Amino acid sequence: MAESMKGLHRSCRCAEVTAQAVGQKLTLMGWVQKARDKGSIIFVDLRDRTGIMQVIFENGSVSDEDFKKAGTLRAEFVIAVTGVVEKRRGEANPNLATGDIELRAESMRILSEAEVPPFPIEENSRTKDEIRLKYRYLDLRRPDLQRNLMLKSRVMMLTRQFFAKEGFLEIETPMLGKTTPEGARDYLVPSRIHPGCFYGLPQSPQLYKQLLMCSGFDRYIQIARCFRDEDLRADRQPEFTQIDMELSFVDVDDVIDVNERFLAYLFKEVLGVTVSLPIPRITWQEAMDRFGSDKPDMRFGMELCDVSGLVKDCGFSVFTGALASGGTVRGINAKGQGGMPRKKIDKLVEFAKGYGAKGLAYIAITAEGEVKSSFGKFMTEDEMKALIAAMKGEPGDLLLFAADKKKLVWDVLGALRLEIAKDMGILDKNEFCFVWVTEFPLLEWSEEEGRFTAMHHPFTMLMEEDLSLLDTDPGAVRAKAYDIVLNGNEIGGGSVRIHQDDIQERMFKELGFTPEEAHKQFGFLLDAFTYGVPPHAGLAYGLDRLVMLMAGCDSIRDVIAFPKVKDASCLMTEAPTRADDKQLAELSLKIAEPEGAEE
RNA sequence: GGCCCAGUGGCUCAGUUGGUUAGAGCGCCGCCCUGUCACGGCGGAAGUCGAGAGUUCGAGUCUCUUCUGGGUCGCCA
Repeated sequence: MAESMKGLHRSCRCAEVTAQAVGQKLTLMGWVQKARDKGSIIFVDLRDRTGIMQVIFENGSVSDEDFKKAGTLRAEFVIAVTGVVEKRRGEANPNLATGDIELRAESMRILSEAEVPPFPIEENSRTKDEIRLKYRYLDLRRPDLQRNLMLKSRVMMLTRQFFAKEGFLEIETPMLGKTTPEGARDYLVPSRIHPGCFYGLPQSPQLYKQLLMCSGFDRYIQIARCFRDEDLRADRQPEFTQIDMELSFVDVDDVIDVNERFLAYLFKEVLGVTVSLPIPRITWQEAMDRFGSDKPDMRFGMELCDVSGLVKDCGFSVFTGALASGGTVRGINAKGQGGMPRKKIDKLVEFAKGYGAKGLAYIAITAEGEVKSSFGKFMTEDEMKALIAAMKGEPGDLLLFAADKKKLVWDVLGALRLEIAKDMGILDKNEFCFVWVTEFPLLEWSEEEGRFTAMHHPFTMLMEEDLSLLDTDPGAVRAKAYDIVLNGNEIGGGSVRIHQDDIQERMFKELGFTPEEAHKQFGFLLDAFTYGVPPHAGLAYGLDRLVMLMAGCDSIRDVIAFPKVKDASCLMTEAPTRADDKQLAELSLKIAEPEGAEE
């Protein structure tokens, strides 16, 4: 039977009580973590978001009626206890922050009884995600998730604090906006008042924040919710949060400067970790050449090595064939993995094939210096020696080679490098390795669309010195775009924007937009720019991803209170659901049943 | 859309080459216990082996289909 809390006032949270409070009368409220009934003495672990406080019920200090009630307590009951803080008479519990004190109950009310939970409410739960997410409100009671969300809250608070001090204004932008065909798929919201018309939920506040620069707000920040209707991943949810910012009268270095200081501040305040400044910068080209990735994990080496020149005349047709068709041959040296069993190497080959490689060539050097290779018979001994030397191969090393088009070789070896590092267990979550990746290509050739698309977005400024390349070699034009990368994760990215209309026109032309199309889609922005626009640049962090890394989690779901599962549905609310006929009629919508659907 | 992994009492798992009545730990229920805190003791309940079909004398185990969850490629300006 649930009792009222009338007349009671919670004194503080459970683990906020310290030894200083010994002798004080307090009222604590929370959930029963565990009740240990010893017959004439009952110990109850009382839990809230700060932790646990032991409450002791003993004949004499509590009424017979309340003692009897204490005997009925079960896990997750919500209770209020009034009593006196005491030094523990028995052993202290070193596992609890409050382990040397306890609350001697004088009275107790059961505020809410509870069913037995479907899974244990405890740290490091190994319960399947499926069950955890169905009962997310219970999952969120677990200390690790509570810590994650408290950490996220603190990150958001410090972010606002830091940027406010730097002169940024927080300004909200609309959720109901204009749908844009470029980029990710939009979530659409039907308009009731305009039958057949739809709003698009923002993929990011990009255009609005540029308009705010136009309006003179010179430094803007927003902790903004964003939506992308694309497939999910461990670090991708359809609905996520950005720390979004834009600055006027700045160039690349200005954006990088304030953000480096922000990251250093954040990591110091939240984790006590010192980020040494400046954060290293490498160009996109260098990142790809050395790490095969535009978000390199710099916690370890195993860098890519171009051996094209060495093998161009060798007898191994896989290598020479790739080179003949304009490709490249590159390798990585997995130090100390030369003893890897054949089966495991085969798995790596399969792994590489998952990235489109036709195969993977290897040289394994045993600890004794014996060379085993998948292609040894196609090469002379001297050629092998030269190849091993170029790869700095030593006894005990495993050399892996991919031969194909450049992009594919980067992808394969970049992924392989990470996979092997994971397998070797050399990735330390408590090491935080930041790097700026700069000078991204402006354009990317899309096979699917048969045209260039913007790698970042159509408003990204190019590097002035590459302007002339736009006519001769558009793919080689570099952008004033930058990503901030942490331990192999892109945690943020941004660019300097185009503010000159002639360059913007040129850009649209390159992207295959007619002036009419450009105006139809982005007319409001282009118009705005005709009334005096400051040079501006910005950046946006993926807040959830950043917090995930700070919390040491492997999934973004662990830092989002109510996440979606792989197919973008919610196991708890069962969203999305079908709209009823009345709603559809109001919106002038009709559903075309998908093929094979049953009514 | 493709590929990979998992699904066995409430939870986490074991289950051999296809072979009797499917087990364990935790949890749960009842009784006992005045210093427990991974409390302890005694007793007890709890299973459509995700679902469907097939092979077989016989399927948790083999085959196919399907559902659910996870990872990943494509996709994510």
